[in-house]
Amino acid sequence: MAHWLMKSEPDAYSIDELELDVQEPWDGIRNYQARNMMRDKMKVGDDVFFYHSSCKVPAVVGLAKIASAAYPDPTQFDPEAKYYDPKSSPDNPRWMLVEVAFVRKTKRAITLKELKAHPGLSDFRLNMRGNRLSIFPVSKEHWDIVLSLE
DNA sequence: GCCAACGTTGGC
DNA sequence: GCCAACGTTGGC
Repeated sequence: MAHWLMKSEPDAYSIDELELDVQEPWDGIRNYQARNMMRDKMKVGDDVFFYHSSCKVPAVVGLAKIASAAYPDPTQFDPEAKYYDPKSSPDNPRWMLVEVAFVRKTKRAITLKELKAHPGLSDFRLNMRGNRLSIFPVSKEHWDIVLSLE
């Protein structure tokens, strides 16, 4: 069972919205590395940290699970959609998504500041310079450390 | 709002 | 295939 971190801007989609929706297609990913991980590596039942990015207090705010295999992101075919990709077509889709299910909120927000301060997380991807990938794997070791801060 | 990091695009 | 220009991400 693998572990992941998925970023979302809370203004766009927050952990509270996922709690209400229960399960949601993670659409709008337009990065090949992130797509490949969703398509090739993610399995139903994998654990996910839900992370709020580009906001006042960047932090891990909840837990989720991968709830579907990867399938084509329908927003790429919709000319009205923000994530429309005219170079993609249904017979040859370029972008994939997985569905994500709410598990629980963390007891409190585990802030980026705290994560950066933890000696055991010096090589945690979130703490690395120029980390822009919105989805990445988390080792079991890092997973447990982050949760221990809860 | 600034800026560093990094991905993508397109001309050559 | 190189690389400059440009766009986006995301912390601060």
